[in-house]
Amino acid sequence: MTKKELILNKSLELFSSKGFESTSTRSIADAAEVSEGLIFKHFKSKNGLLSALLKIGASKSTPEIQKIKNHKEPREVISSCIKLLLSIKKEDYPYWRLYFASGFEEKSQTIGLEPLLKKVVIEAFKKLGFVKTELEAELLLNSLNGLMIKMLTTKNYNPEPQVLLILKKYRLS
Amino acid sequence: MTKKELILNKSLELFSSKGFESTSTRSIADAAEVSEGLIFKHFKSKNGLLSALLKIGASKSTPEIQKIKNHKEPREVISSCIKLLLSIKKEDYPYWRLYFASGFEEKSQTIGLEPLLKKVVIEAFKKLGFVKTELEAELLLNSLNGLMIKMLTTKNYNPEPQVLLILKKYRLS
DNA sequence: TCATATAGTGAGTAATCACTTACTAATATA
DNA sequence: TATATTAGTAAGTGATTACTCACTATATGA
Repeated sequence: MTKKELILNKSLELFSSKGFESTSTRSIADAAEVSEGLIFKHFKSKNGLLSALLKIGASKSTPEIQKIKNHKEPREVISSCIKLLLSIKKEDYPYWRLYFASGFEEKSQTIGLEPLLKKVVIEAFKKLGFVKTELEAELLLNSLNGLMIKMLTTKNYNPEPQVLLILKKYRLS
Repeated sequence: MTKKELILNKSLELFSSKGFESTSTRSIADAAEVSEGLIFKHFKSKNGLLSALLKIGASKSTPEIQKIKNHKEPREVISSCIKLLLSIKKEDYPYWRLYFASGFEEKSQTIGLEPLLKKVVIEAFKKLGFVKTELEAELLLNSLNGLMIKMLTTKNYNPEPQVLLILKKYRLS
């Protein structure tokens, strides 16, 4: 593992557990056993490091999102959106925590899964003949966001029962 | 308004909008037009100030929660839990933002509305003859948490359509 | 009236913050 | 081999941090 990767790994861990603001570049350097200056050589600023982490995380989730968009059947689209929560690996939780936390800072209009899935979910509900498609999409994504936050913040939480229950509510199981 | 109240008001505003860690006691003192020392006279520490704010906020929501618990009819309990989101005043949003944000820091096992409503919701689902009551309660509260976060972070968001839709899903309207 | 407590301030404190600089070591490329 | 770029560090920088201290003004109560 290169020193750059060490910085990325340790900072993700620290940002995700203690929060961005409460993590000092000094503590990152200590954890990664690297000089503090190297952080700024590679990432220019503390915010630059955060951006790099979010970018890496986003690129990890992109293929899974793309698979959802490729489904022809609207029922499969909804179903795979819900099952998406099961496909998230434990090792990627820190990234998702960071992603959700950064969406909690004011400005952001959309939050959590909404910017990733809203369009495709609306389309699916439309094909299924739902009336208020936007409202229905929002309800589903709010619910999934709530479950996401629960599983990201609770130790040893198993989201499967909730996922199965949601699938049942939408008659997809 | 006393200077103590000024500190409480301005710090709630700042903590809720910029976050606890990114708000300095210096900036609070400036906003409240008060000496920085006075903050520590009244609240001992920055964390003490945060605790005071959360306590005040909790005391504001207690009567509304109590009303829910007093309902005899289980359908009314569920219904009033959902409608709780409509009863939250705009002026109290900053407190709720603070409350939800503080629940996002690691340790906390339960999050958002769960510690406030879980027991009473489980009880209501039990009376209604639901089978997996704990699972059903968790689903509802996760969904409400998702909606809460959406309404707390989105400017000029009207939660009423979502609340009505959820009521409809549970056949309570 | 006098003592005591509380409200309030302004000028500090040491520690920590993100970031820079001047430098060396290693590596790639022509 | 010579040159240039990159990786890496140690020791700083000024600014900001939460918090303290010595002090004054005001109010309260015996």
